[in-house]
Amino acid sequence: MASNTVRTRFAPSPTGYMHVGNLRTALYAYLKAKSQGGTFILRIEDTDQGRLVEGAVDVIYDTLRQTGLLWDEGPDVGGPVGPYVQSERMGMFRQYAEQLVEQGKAYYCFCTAERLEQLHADQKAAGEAVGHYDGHCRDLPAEEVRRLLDAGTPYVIRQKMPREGVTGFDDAVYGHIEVNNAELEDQILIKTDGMPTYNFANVVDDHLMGITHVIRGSEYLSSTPKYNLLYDSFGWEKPVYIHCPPVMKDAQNKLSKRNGDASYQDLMAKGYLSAAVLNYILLLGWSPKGEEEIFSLEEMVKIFDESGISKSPAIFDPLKLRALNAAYIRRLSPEEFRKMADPWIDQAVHVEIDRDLLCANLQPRCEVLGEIPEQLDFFDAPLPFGPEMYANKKQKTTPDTARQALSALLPVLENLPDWNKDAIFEACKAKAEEMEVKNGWLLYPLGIALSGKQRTPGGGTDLAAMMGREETLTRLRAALAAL
RNA sequence: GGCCCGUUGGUCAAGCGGUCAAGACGGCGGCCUCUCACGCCGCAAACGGGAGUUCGAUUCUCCCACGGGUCACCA
Repeated sequence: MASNTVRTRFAPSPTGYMHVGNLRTALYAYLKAKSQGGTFILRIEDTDQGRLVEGAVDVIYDTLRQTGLLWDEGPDVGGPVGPYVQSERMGMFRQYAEQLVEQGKAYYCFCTAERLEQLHADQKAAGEAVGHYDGHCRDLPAEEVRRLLDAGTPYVIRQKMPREGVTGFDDAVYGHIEVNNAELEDQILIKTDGMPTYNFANVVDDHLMGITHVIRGSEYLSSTPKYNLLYDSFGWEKPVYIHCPPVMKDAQNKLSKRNGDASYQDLMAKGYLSAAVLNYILLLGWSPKGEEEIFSLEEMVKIFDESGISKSPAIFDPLKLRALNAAYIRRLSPEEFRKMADPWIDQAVHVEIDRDLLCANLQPRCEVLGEIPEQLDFFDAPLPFGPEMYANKKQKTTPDTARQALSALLPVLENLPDWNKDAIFEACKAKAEEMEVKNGWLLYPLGIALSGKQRTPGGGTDLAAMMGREETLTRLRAALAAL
């Protein structure tokens, strides 16, 4: 049973940020493992020294931790098949390549860069497709190979691809895929510097780490036959492949940092909720069986099934993300919301107000935490405004009616014994009934008088309750004087 | 260009030979209401094109168009 346990891995290269497509791959790999009671492994592919970015590994750790995609084995927590950082595994590949050479499945190639360039130039001149290595060293006599090796000639080790036939495999998402072996190049396994190429290291690492399900982007679809030929050459059991369609910015372009597209970090900085982002990403290219679409990570684990993964590219829709984020915010308990909103409120409000009441009004009014400050710009100091702001046809108010309304309201508020939301509203409502006017006619001007804005997080009486008696009366009198 | 993959409303998508072709976001309209929101109700909106197979195609086959991917001593 233990030998059948699902093992998946997320193998990012530390580029300094985590884009949405990457995170989705991590999510699916995590869900696949967890839904089967399996193991989720983190492997850092840092062999591209030229692209090393300071702190990039921490971005990966932080993102995964924040989203709850905790790994069972990885660089920091260790595990039975380490090391989990690829640069620390570099020494173990040559022997595997040499084993292949002995079996006749790979060969030493001594072709120089110049010859390869010339080859490509010739192919181009002949109008042929450029690219494929011509197999010049494929069948070099053993003694010739020996001689060159002894002479210290630089070389690479190339995989000997079959020249005929087809290689096929079954992808869990895309179904059966076949390619003609003639399309396959004798790809390099070990580079001149003795290091393995990504493709080779990947296969060996995945096997050594016992990966049973490889979950990755569809860009690897066409190179998968090469991987499988390698597995077959070694006599290793092939993993199940689950290729995912790309996440697009629009119909033509993939989401990418290059285009300045949103990364997980960017979204967090804007005030999106981690759980909402993860939930949105889940739905980007995967669909649940039922109608429900809001899921916690625990629920995702229960319902995830790779058969729900779509084959076609999905365009990242910021609007849908927003809506989902808003739904998450609304589901927060008042305490949770207060905790998350406080830092954002601090950015705009430096005076004492009733924050619990504010939050009660704010919670249904923000879709992203980042838009909180702009809604609260009138608390620290009154915003200047002209009398025309009072005009509203729906409320049937004008600067003139506003003066009447505010004049009527002032004594009511001045003489109110208890200063709280309900007391204020009831008193105002009673006044409206007494005057035989609509609540809106009387109270719409109040909100404007207190804030200087037509749209505020809460009605006039709510703002009054938040600001307190003194500030309310001060602003009300000032507004009246200005009319 | 060769090869591989894809194509249902604006977007995410369900569908897996017979449906009035789900649902969500967005849009529009209404209700509620001390603003704006939330919430609730309703409306508009789709099978890329052409041949087949079949009693019957969104579903199966082929061709075309469009889109994406891939063809490195990068990962």
